[in-house]
Amino acid sequence: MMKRVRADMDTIAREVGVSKTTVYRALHNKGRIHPDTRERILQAARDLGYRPNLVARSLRVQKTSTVGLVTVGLTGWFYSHVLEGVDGIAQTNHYGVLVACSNGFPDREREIIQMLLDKRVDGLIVAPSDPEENREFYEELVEMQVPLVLIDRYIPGLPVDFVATNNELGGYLATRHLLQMGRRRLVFVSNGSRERRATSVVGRFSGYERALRECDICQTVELGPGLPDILPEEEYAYNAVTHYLSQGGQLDGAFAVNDDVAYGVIRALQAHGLRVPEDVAVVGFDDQDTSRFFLPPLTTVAQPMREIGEKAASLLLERITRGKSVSLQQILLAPRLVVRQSCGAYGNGER
Amino acid sequence: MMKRVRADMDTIAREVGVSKTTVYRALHNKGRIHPDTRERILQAARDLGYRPNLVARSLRVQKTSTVGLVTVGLTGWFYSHVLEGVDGIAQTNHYGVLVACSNGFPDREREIIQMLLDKRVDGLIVAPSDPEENREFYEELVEMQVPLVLIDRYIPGLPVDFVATNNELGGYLATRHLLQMGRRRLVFVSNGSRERRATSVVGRFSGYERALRECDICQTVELGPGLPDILPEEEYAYNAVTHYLSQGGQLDGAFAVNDDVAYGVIRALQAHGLRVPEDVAVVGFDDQDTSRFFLPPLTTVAQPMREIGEKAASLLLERITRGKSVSLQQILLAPRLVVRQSCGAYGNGER
DNA sequence: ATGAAAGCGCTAACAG
DNA sequence: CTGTTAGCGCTTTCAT
Repeated sequence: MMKRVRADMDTIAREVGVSKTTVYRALHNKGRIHPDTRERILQAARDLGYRPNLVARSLRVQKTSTVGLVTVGLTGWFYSHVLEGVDGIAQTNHYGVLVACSNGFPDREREIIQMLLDKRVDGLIVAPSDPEENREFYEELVEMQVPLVLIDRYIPGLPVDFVATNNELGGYLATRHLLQMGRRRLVFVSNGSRERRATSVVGRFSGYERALRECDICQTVELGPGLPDILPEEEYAYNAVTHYLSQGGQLDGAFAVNDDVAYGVIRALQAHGLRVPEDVAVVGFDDQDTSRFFLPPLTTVAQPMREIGEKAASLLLERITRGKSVSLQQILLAPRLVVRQSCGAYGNGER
Repeated sequence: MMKRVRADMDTIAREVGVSKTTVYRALHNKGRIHPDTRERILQAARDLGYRPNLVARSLRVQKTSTVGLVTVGLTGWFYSHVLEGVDGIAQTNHYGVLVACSNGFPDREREIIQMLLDKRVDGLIVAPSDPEENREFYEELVEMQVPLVLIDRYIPGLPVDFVATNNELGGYLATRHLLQMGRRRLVFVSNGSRERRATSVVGRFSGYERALRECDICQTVELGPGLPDILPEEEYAYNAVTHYLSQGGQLDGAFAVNDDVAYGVIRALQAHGLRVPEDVAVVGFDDQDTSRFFLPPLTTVAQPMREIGEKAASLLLERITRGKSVSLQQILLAPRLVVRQSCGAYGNGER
């Protein structure tokens, strides 16, 4: 083992008896260089186990080939898939991905981003934990021209790249389907108050409202707000529905803001002796892996998660390399209604 | 906006009329420095919007305060939780986490690690895709004293830090429970052939065998091997069980290598008119979120995923700072049998 | 076709 | 208490 200590370009240069510049040229196959010297240098590099020091390079060229990804959490179905999408694009472009999660705390989010910026990431992909809390902070980032693309949730009015599912449309499709199945007393079941503010959730609710309006139903019912917030979403939803029923609340259909919430809704309904879908039809959002194995299999709205990650990453890289020359992009990808049995529709073939 | 271009220490020095070193001292509160100069410097730093350039610092101190995490995938229940654990520890220690996944390809895994090393991460946490394919590569890493901790799966015989669930024990607990419920014709349902080689899976199988041996049952049955491999695990398991049953195979209990596989097993069983747990008891592994809402609620083995991530990260940081002085650690965390209804046990209270 | 030299922004040893 | 100087390992301009 002679490569005890990592060799650098200088070592190679000395070894071969040329200058550092020549080594550089050989390694990068740039400029004119004698084939023989080139070969000798490459050979020496191999022998010495040379590996480029990317942080030195980064310092010199003022570019790290690294992007930052900050989300509100990583354990969920949605963000983990987004991450894989980002990772895929990053890898094929020889970028690294620095990941960190804010756990939904706006100040933590700022700290993380500051840290990533100090590490001189070339750009950022972030799912902001709150639409307002950090508004000034983000305004400053765009002001400073930091390449930035928001995903899933946005900061209203901020002129910044953004990619997400068309949540309004998703909410509309889900609700319209419920209406088409003849349901008329529909409720929207949301999640904890912090999450409730996210534009993704707000969008789903708007879609729900629009569908109802089309049927001349003006009264909307939302279950969730006001309840203690600290529980897992499933539990929270269970409580919200249980509470509603115990107050004598009526319903024949429910649109849950996501699949976890839908599970809780169904469980609460069943605990009260209501059958799904016979008595109450339920639609979720996300199409988590297990939703199709649920009993009843859950009708839900699928998001192109991986694609969101990929699009966000591609867009960011474009922004990094081409700067302001590429125009502002706010991309909404189409959701897809996946009809199963929890909504009372049978046998359309999709499992 | 006067901070068009990021100010560096030199700028501050010139601004205040001191040397760069003094600026350094003020910023880091090191050495003796006049309170007034200190204040003036700090003020200037604030005014100029100074932010340290961590890549310059990294180059100088030969330390990036960044670790690499490479897994076989990020979308699964297990790894996403591990990642959150790693992220947590990293954040509190002001480390960054560069994440990348190999998607189970050994050569991709090597490339990723090489890239991370070139970026000069201070250490690596990796879930190796295969126990043998990259053996030499990993041997070289330990030889070169790269701080490294393996998680979930290991390379047999490699003297390297490691943290995982005690999978053998998990398999044993699951199987013993099945036996205690009076089942005697047990099968082990594994997953695709690539995954099947992983030491985590091998461990679970050993545990299954040990429990059977204790009951003087020597014949073990494994479902899965030989089938086409490209499907999602749930589907794969469905096929494996269906195939077995169609051949006249008998069983009254099944230990599935993970929860997704268990879902497939149950679905296949039910499709053949067998009831779970009355006719066949089923135990899974992982305790995914949705397993408790399954019908029947799935008995399974829970892993301390987040803790694995945290332990791995702590261990790595220790290794990074203290080097060889801390002795080799191979940590196996205890799994926990979560008894629900798919195994035929009722009402022990755990949901 | 090759080399010398400067410098990215920071830290740290050594002087004063 | 403060300043000078020398790099970390690479890229790049300008000479030769």
